[in-house]
Amino acid sequence: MPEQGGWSAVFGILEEAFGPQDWWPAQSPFEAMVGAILTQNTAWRNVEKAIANLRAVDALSVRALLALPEGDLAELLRPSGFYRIKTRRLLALCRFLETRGVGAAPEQLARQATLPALRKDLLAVHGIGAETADSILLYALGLPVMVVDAYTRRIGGRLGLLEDHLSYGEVQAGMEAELKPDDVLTRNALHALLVSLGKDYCRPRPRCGSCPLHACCAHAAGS
DNA sequence: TACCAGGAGAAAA
DNA sequence: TTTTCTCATGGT
Repeated sequence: MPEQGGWSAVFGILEEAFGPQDWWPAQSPFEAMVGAILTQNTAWRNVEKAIANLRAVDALSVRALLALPEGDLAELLRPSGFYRIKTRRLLALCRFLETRGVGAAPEQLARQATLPALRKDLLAVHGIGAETADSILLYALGLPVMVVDAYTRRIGGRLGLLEDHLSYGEVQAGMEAELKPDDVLTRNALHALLVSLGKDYCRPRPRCGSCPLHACCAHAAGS
């Protein structure tokens, strides 16, 4: 795998293997924000259960969540794990959106400031770190930010594109350098494709045999 | 039974 | 400043 253009090559191979992607598994921008918090160190299938619980009580809105007793909200979030922590983090996000005057239409947040300013504001919210902030910016607000997650690191490491010690910002900058500045769709699709690969093949116990990247993967070559 | 999952914040060193 | 610990359910 060449150093220059490595992620571009990966994108091409994965898109051919998995087809075009345009996703975050959510029915609204606010649901995408909720999912970004609930999926912290958690498998998505467990997040889906918690979101289904919220939907069942019609609580997928800022005001509905803020109106719920904290204990009730925690019980609804229980299937996603870390539920007491995530309750506090979700409420912190809701209070932030209310403070910004976009509680009724969280997607309007994107119109309030530049992308760097929005990112800084999100990072100041309790429970929102770099990955969660970038997931919200890309998937809920449709802004051009590359999300770096555990899948990205694992796949990049096995392909020889990433070294272990790189910080979140360093990994992100390296990927951004290969992307057009305002290309939201490619950032969305690349991350979605990496998630697909990570779930199906590039796992902690990898299934290299039929992996689309088998031919150019250093890990597969050494196994 | 043990490991792992789309992190982040707090505490300890 | 950096490293380690804690949070927790559910699937493989």
